Amino acid sequence: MRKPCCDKENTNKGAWSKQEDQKLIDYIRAHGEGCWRSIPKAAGLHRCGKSCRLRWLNYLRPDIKRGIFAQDEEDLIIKLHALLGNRWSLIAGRLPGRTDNEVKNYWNSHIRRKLIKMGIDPNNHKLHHGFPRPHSHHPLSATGASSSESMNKEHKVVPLSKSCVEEETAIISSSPVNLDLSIALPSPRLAVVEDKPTPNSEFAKRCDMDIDLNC
DNA sequence: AAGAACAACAACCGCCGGTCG
DNA sequence: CCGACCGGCGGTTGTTGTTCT
Repeated sequence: MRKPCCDKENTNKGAWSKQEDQKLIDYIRAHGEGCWRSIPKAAGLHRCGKSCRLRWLNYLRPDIKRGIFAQDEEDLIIKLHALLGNRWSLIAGRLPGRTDNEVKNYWNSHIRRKLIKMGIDPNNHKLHHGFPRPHSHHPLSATGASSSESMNKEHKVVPLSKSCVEEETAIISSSPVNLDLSIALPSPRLAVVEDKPTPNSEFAKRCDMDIDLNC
């Protein structure tokens, strides 16, 4: 059996206080991001190492961009979600200063709702049957893609055809924001590319292959 | 003004894959 | 090879703030 990641008896939970934040910041400034498990003790924090890591990566890191998402960021999230599914860390990696948690929250609280309102299924980016087709409001139509045709039929089972991939790539390349999936290092966490069987995993695999090729 | 409902966001939980002894 | 450890990820929950009735 795996040991719990920390001693739950002596760890704080819930919102971080200013003092805790400061301790963590001070420690990481002085020693860098080392072994997360040992950081709480070394920094004098009664927190789980995972909690420290999350706090640092999502809120305390100096390069984090806070505040509302710009329209182009939102468009980009939608496009990348259509391509990659719920691979938030990959999506966040294309948005400098944004974290996976932030992107995920923004998707769930804003974009998802917005798409549903527009009659688009946020899971597969397809228009619902019987819903009046919006003309220029589909997030992908703005760049010229045909919504239902360029999307794979069902996120789960049908892999994108080559032409679909090319089409999506063309969409992305027209974006003003850097979408180059090669050598993705806006965030240090992108150095490792995962390959879980998620929606659009076939396409994601190709992205991963592209990364290899481009390296 | 008060309570209910909803929205937004921070944080936790459990699982997974990689690494190491 | 195997099991333990660790970091990372995505899903989910809990809390707080805002709007509505």
